[in-house]
Amino acid sequence: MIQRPRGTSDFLHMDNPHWAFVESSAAALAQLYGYSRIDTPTFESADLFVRTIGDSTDIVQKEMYTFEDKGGGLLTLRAEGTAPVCRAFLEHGLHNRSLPLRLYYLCPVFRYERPQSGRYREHHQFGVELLGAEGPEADAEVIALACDLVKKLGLEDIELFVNSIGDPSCRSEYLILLSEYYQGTINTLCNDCKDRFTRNPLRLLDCKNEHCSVIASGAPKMVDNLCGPCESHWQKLLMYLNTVNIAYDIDHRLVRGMDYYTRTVFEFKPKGSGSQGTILGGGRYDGLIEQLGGKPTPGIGFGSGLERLVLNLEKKQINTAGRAPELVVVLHHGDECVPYAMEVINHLRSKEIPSVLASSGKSIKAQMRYAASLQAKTVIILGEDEVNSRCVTVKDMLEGNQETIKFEDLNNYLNTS
RNA sequence: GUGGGCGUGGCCAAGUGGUUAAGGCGCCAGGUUGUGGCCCUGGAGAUCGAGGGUUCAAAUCCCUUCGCCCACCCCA
Repeated sequence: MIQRPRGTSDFLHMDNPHWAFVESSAAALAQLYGYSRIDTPTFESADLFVRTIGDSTDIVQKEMYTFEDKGGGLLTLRAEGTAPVCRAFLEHGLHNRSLPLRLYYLCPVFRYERPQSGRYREHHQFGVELLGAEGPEADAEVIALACDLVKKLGLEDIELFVNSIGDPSCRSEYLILLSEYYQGTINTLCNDCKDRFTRNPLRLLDCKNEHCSVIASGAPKMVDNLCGPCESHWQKLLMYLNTVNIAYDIDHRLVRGMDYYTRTVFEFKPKGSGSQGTILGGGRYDGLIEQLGGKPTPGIGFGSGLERLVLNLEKKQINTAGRAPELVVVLHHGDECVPYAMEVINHLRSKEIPSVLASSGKSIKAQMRYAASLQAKTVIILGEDEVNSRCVTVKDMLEGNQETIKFEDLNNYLNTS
């Protein structure tokens, strides 16, 4: 038997109401904040991701779904949400519209990893991007949106961590400091960190290895070494967060996985969750648009994993089930009643009443059971008598009573019951 | 990529060498001649993940393989 590829899922929405709830909540919230939806292609030029995410990152090193198409071009399944939006921004000349521009997306993201709880090869992200806004109030807006999402979903005990990783100029000075700090201890570090030391020293900070953690927590802090503009941006952001009553923890070791981030980075994690816990993460990326060939344009945004949000809803047993549509099921007695049944059901649908026709060849009893299994509130029964008199027998499944009325009186019955 | 756990009908699950592989849920049918939910009765559905080996005999022991889950790495 052919099975679905590892790390993918078949979403049976009838069995999991959380998904639709999360999607619609996210979209509604984005719209409330003035964001409009963008859908980018499922695959892009491999180059787009390689150049923006950074070739020393794990995503580029080993997690991308890259393939050659028949034209010989290298394509990659969307590995991340921000770069494609920025590419589209440039491709459609959106920088010529009035800025800032607010965009949101809901789309699948693909990474070749070993699946585990909260981690899949195909997962889905809700994300927002605020392009062309430089001030720290933009950072605060995006974080506030994220915060509202968590609240709207009813998730509790979610912590917000923030940090600043400066801009290229002050960061390069900081990295020198960091290297000096680590100089004497390199040999005691884990193998990954030895590698990080030469390839991407900033990543030394978020090593989870016990020994490395101790060393990392004593390292000089980026926020103590910001340049003037970055420092001012950082302080204002913290002030704005305070004024809108958003609680946060400063995490000096928060650095994030993509190379394009500048200044603000942030993550939302459930309390006590493991390393797969992050439900939302993002940051500022002021150099990204320029790097893609546009004129310097600041940007900030976040991505949030729908699967992880749903996982947390399930864990907390939060009930998100909306009211199921009240189905009307039309039963019929024998094939000769089918045409009339079809007439009735077409009428129901024309009145926007959700309805299904029970299958022919089954006893009324079986059709009744089927209706009950669909949790129909109303059942319409049609037999020879009803056909001949152009009547319908309407049964209230909750009360258990029924009456036979004229077909043309059906609207009134349904409106008043 | 590394480490651990697990694979028995659609789902849950007993069974740890010996005749036709329990049970529950669900499904189908009957008990009601045109009527559900409760109850009763009956039925369908499993080459015990796959392949090989040991044995008179394997779901059960051994090997291989595939798949799922969990953890590490990293990320949403």
